[in-house]
Amino acid sequence: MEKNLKIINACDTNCPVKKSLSILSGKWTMMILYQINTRTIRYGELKRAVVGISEKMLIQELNSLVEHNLVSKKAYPEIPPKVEYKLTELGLKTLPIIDQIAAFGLENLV
Amino acid sequence: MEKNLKIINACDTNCPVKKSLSILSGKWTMMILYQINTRTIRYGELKRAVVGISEKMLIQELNSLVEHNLVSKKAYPEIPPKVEYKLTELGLKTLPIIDQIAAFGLENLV
DNA sequence: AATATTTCTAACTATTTAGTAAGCACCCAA
DNA sequence: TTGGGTGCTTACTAAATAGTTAGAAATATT
Repeated sequence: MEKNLKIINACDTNCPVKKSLSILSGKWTMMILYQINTRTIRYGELKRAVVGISEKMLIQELNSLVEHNLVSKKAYPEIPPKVEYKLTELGLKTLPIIDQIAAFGLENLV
Repeated sequence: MEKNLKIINACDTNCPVKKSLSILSGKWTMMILYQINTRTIRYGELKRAVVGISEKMLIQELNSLVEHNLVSKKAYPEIPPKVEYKLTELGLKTLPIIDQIAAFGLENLV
């Protein structure tokens, strides 16, 4: 499966790493994906889970993730508002990345 | 191995994802690791491989990676200078992350 | 004597990204 | 009538990140 990633080409505009990072980079993006993970989660819960993020950033990131089709959003017409987020099929495919990043942090960083 | 990463805690200062990203985030960092990969590579080669990066950024990133012990540097006392970089043992442990990111890009992004 | 080579530094500027603070909408409960 | 809970927006400011330009150092080659 991950056999011949050793055949390396220069990182130009078609570099798969560059393309992935164009969507996944940013201070909060991967932490949000990590927190959503396999669950369905409300905006408020997520805000509490991602400690330190501002509402502006969280909304901004979520909008961007929805735009990129990594996250889906379901708003219930209730008062007070209730909005749920979860990973799309594509979003779920980022979890192996996140898992590796988490594992690296756990095993190697203080 | 990656069994119970489902037990999720809030992302505070001890979040492994956050800790990893503090080292690995940035526009060029992972692309540089991807390019170095398992080889020993000179500064100039690397510069050609990471298309679009400026010398300042490349040096800055390499210094930071050396500081974080992901990359080792060997300078030969020659003129013109010759400097080789390669991943350390710790740096090699980031390759599974990079591989996942590359795979995601290849399989899912245009 | 002038020029090219290779790695790296420094000063300065521009751009991108993130943080702060205030407020809106809606309905319910006190 | 006031205030609370929830999700979100806007305007403004600050900080982090990246780009540009110029140049140094020592030798080989022209």
